[in-house]
Amino acid sequence: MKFEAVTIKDIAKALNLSISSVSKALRGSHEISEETKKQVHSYARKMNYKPNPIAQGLRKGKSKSIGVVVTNIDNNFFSQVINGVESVAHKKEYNVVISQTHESYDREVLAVQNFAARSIDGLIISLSAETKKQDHFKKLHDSGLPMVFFDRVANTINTHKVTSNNFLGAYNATRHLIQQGYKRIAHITSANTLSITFERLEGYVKALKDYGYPLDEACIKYCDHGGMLQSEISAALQQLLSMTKMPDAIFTASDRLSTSVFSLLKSKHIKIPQQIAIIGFTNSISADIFDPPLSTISQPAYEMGQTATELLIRLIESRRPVTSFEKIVLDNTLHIRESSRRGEM
Amino acid sequence: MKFEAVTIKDIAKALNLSISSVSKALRGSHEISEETKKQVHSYARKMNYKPNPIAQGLRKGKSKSIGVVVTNIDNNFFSQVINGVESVAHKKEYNVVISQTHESYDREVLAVQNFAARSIDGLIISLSAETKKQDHFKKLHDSGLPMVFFDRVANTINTHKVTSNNFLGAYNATRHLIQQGYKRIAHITSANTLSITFERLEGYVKALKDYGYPLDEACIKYCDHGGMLQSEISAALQQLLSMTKMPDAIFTASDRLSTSVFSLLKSKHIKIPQQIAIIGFTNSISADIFDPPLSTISQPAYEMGQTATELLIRLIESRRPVTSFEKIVLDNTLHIRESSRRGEM
DNA sequence: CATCATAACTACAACGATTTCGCAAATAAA
DNA sequence: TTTATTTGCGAAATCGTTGTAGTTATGATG
Repeated sequence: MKFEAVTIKDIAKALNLSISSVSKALRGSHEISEETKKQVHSYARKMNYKPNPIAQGLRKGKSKSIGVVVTNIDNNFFSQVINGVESVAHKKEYNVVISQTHESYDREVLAVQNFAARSIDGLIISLSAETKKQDHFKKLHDSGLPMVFFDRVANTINTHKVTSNNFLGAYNATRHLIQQGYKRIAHITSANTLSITFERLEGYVKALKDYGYPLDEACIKYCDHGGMLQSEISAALQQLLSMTKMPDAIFTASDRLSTSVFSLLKSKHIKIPQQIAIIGFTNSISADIFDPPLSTISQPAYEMGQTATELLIRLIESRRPVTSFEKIVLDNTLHIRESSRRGEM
Repeated sequence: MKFEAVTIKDIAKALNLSISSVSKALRGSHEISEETKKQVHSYARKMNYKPNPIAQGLRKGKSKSIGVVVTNIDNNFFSQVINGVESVAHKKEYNVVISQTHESYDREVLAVQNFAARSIDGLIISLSAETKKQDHFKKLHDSGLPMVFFDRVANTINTHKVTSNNFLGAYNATRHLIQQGYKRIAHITSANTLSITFERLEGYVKALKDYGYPLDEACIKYCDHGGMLQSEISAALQQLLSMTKMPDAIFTASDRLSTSVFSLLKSKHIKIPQQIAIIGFTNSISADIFDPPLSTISQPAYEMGQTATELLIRLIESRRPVTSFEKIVLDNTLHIRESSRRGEM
C-alpha cells in the first residue's frame, strides 16, 4: 500500500464539482468564477494536493526532468557542474537525472537512448572522449529534443553551447611556463576529437609561437580515452621522459590528466618543479594542498552548469522553435602555485 | 515537433490487431498464439518500439526511477557512492535522480517531498547534518515508500541500512596515532545527531580507553553543520590550538572536515605531523599527493552505493511486504601516510 | 446434438491531468 | 420581447499502457 496522494478527482468529489472544473480552477482559467477558484485552491492547499507529474507528463508529453550526460561525476569539474545544474533546475521544478559515460561511446549512445525513451525534456551534455560520431545526438536534436552542450561541445549540432575560454586558459598557462623560464614545454591532452582538446592545443601553440618557441609535435601527447586508462597516461608520460631532450615542463589539458600526471611524476621521484614543472586544467578543490601545490587553470564549473541549465530550460519552455543559438564562453582562472614556479635550482 | 515514438497503437494498426493483443503479445501472455507473438515482436523490434515509461508509470504507479538524497555530490565520498548506485540502477533499468541537501534540514524535507510527489519508486538516503527530526522520512516510509539508508542512517526507521565499520575505522585511526606516540589526541567531528558521529566517537573513546589515555571532553569538537560553514571548522580548530595543553594530533571524522582542517593547519603554518598530526575519514582520491600525504580512513563508497541500490531494488520489486531488514557493515581501509607518522622531530 | 472447454483474440475501463466542445442560465443588445 | 453574448460549468476525449471481462470460433464430451 503505497502512499496515496490526493487527486483532482478527490477534490472534485469533495467540493461537488466536475473534474474538469477543478483542473481549470487550479490553473486559474478565466472560465471559472473567482469564488469557486478560491474554494478549490484553499481545499487543495488543505489537503496538500500536488499534481501528479507522471499524469501531467503523459498528457503533455513532458516529464519536467532534464538529463545530464557526463563522463564521471567522480570528478570535481563535473560534480561542480552538476551542482550548478541542480541549483537552477530545482528552482524551476525540474528533476535532474544523471548518466555517466566513463568516456565510452557505447555508453553515451545508451544513455541518450534511455533518456529519449523516457521522454526527458532536454539534455545537458559533455561529450565522451571516445565519441567520434555525433549521429545519436543529431537524430534526436533534429527530431526536436532540446539540448545544450558544455565543455566538450559537438561541432555538428546547432544549439546552445557553454564553454570556458579554453584557448585563453591554455595560452595563459603556457605563457606562464615560458615566463618562468621553462624551455621545453610538453602538452599532454585528451582525445583529439574533443573540442576542448583542439582549443587548448591552439592556445598552447599560439603562446609558443608568440614567444618564439619552436613547436615540437613529439612534445604533444594525446590520450584517446581521456585518461580513463591509467596505462595511456603513463605511456604518454614515459615517452616524454625518455626523449633525448626531455621536457622541463608539462601542460596537462584535463582534470584527470592533471592529477594523474602529477601523481605519476611524484611516484617516479621526479622533483616538481625543479626537474619538471606542471600546470594543468583541473577543478580539484585540493590542488593547493598538494605537494607541491599544483598550478591549475580552473573552470567556472558551477556557473557553466547554471548557464547551461538556464539555456536548456529556455529552449524547453519556448513556445516557438528557437533558431538562433548562443555560444557562451566563460572565463577561467589561473592559479599559480609551486608546481610551476621557477625557484632556485 | 518532438520526437514521436512508436506506440503499441501503431503496432496494432500495422498488424491489424487490437491494442490489448499487442500489449499482451509483448509481455508474452499465454493468451496470444506463438505466431502472433513472433510477428509482434519482430515488428516492434523493427520499428524500435520502446514502451513509454511515463504511461507505464501512470498505469502501474511506478516510475522506474530511484531518488538519491545526499548532502553534496561535490564530495568524493558521495560521488563515489552515486557511482555505485548508478552502476546497479542502470543495469536494472532504473533511472537515478539526485537531490542535494547541503546539510540543510529544510532542503532535505523539500527533496523528499519532491520525490514523493513525483512517485519515485524508492529512496537512497544519507541524512543531512542539521537533521534532528526524521518524521518526513517516517511518514513516507510508513505509507509504503521503500528506502535504504547509507552512511548517516536514521535510527527511527526500520529498513535496510548500509554503513562502513565506523567504530573500527575510528578505533584503528586513533590507535594508530597512539602507537605513533602522540599523547594528546583531539577529535573534530560532525553534528552529534548523526549516526556516524556517534559510532566514530565511540571508536575514538574506546581506543583511548584501551591504551590508558584520559578522555578529555575539551578535545572533542562538534561541527553542527557538518562542516558546511568554514567558520565552524576554524572555530573548532582555533579552540584546540589555544588550549593550554595543545593537542599533538587530530582525528577528523568526515570528508569535508578532514580536508578543511588539513588546509587550515597548513595556512597557519603548523607543521604536519611535527607540531600536529592528522588522520581523518575521507575518500579524497588525492590524499596521497597532499603535502604531506594525508593519512585517511576511506570508506568503500562504490560498494556502499551498489549494496544500497541492490537492497532498495529488492524492496521495490518484492511482491510481499518485507519485514526483516538488514544492516550491512562494510570494512573500510586505513591509509597510513606522512601526516600521522612520527618522524624525527 | 446440445453442452462445455479451450484457444485466441477484442472491447473497455482505468491511471491522473488537461483540453475541446457543448450547454444552460444570466445578462446585454437590438 | 427577441436575439446575441457572456459566464460558469460539465461531459468526454486524450496521452500510452495494462488488466479484466467479454466474444468468437473450434473441437471435445456425454
